[in-house]
Amino acid sequence: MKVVLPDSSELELPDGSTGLDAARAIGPKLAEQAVLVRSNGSVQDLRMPLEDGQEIQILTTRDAHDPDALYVLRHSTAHLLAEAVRRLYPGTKIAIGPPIENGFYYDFEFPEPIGEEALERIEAEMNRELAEGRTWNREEISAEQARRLFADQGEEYKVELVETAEGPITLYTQGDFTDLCRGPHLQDSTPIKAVKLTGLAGAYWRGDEHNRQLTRIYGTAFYDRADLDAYLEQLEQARARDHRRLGVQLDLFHLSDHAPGMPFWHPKGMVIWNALEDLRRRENLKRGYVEVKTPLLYDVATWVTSGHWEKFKDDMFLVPYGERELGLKPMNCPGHMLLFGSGLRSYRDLPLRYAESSTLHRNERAGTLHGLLRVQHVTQDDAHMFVTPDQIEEEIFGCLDYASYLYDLFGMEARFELSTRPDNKLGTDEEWDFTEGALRNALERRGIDYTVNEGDGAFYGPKIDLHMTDVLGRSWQMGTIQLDSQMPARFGLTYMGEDNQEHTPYVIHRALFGSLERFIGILIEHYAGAFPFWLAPVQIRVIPIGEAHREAAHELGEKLREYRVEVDERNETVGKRIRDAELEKIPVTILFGEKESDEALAIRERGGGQSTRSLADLRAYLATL
RNA sequence: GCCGACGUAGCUCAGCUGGUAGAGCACUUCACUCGUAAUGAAGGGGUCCCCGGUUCGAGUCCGGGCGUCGGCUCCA
Repeated sequence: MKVVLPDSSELELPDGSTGLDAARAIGPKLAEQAVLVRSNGSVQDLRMPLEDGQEIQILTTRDAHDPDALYVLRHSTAHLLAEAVRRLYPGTKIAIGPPIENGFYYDFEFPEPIGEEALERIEAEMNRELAEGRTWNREEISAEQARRLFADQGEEYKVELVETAEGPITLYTQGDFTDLCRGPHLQDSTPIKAVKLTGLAGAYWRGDEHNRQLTRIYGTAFYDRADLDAYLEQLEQARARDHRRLGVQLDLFHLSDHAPGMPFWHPKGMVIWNALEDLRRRENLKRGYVEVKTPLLYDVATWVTSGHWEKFKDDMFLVPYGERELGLKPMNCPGHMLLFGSGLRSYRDLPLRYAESSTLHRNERAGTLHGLLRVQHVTQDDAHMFVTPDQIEEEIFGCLDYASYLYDLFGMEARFELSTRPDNKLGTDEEWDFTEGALRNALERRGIDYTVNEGDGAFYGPKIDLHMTDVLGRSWQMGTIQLDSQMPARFGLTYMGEDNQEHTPYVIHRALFGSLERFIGILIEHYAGAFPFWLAPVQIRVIPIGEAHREAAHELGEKLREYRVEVDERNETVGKRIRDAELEKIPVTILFGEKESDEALAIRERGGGQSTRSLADLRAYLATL
């Protein structure tokens, strides 16, 4: 047989040869360093036979930064972790241990709970295994053999995996530790040069909170110790631009025990907030939305009608009201439904686009809050479009284009996800076929790349979500566009059609920033606090060189009043005041001393760029920022 | 809600095996009036998250609560 190498040359091999055989045929050094076979984008264990004509690439320890090469290294390291845990904590049951982005984890059921101090001990044991050296052996056995093997060991999770597995069962063994695993794995442990256990967490078996909670140990591994150091350094730098840290440093907002998950916005944070509000208002006006305001509190009957009571009652804030209680709104939909239903509507009124940037409250489960990215006081840039069936597509297009406009404005690239019918959906499958189809169609006709999240839709309809990633790599839902055929019917909404018959409108729920709080959180991280000129809380700082220049500096400030200008006349050295302006990430600093006049201003830009400009030139320049 | 950890001055953090608190930055005052990332000196500032317990004595140990952080789950 023959295989094709990356340079298109062909290699003759005996039938049934493996990737490792191919490596040996090329050279002993390659065979020694080989870690993985990559073939047409998928990876294959070195021990697996190749096929005639297969295109192969042999990855080695020199591909230390290749994602696939790292993947196999980390997968093997996860097995070392399991081996170490089983030795140190007899009676521990092992579940699953896959590589993930930036590392790996392994889930265990420990006989006794362990704390974080255990990680050091386990890591030491892994390093001992590495010093000793481990070699992986791969074997295929029948499902029945595998079931018996793991049942004998009391490994109930492995038994369950075998029982639900498809195809032949493969085992990988290193030392005295055998694991059920598809692979691929390293030949042996010598390429693993750096291991670090990074965290401990609870995680439900098979991701279902009704199942037993296991203990998950996270770790990472590299082909080179320097890569681990670089990774840790990178994490440190990411933390430096964490919105929670920058929010305090830049005096934008703070969070307090007095109101958990409900940010206090400081004057500088409000500048950004209001800039987003102005943007929203301006664009909504252009795009035919009308602004409305609906109540914050509603009787329970309203929430029962909307369907939220059944699903989210425990997550709502309730306020006593005589003998009854009122629910503080966690979303605007019912208010907009009631508003629509308050009068007679004709097809001529549609599409009707109600916009409201409103304060919402959600009593989130403990342990779910996260800085600005998950709050209890949420402000959505919400809108509901009431449409006829044949207006749906055009309206969805409008939302998608609007969203693209906004995200482009900030240079942010959101990922689109289509979420489909959940288990606890309202309505029939036929209705969902229609609404899901409409969203899918709109995405495809706009040529937007998207992924599908099966079962992740809202209970009343499917949705297109825009997702962004925070500095620590966590994905957050930002904007959302949802198509609803349920709630209008539940509220008995109708419009009079051309045919003089009553029809139920469809509703598109849409928030494009998503939540203002979250959007600003992501913005802070996106810009690392260095906001573009138009968003910067302080746009210009004037620094008088000496006492004698203070008055002139203030006069200059007055002349630039159309901008957010401050004069820093503190009794500090010029160097100190420049440093502070940099730390506050102010885009433009103007120094004013003996040499300066309106004809010649000393401009310093954030980051250090210097220039001399007249006041008129400066204005012209600022207009380009 | 669950697993693990943390909570000390405005911020970042130190405080060993229990003996009622410290640093840097920030702030205030004074001197200096300064040319592109930290001038010097002095001073003020703390219910050590809250409640309870153990103890002669608790920031430190134990229990409960609240909050925050890393995850899991959830997210209208």
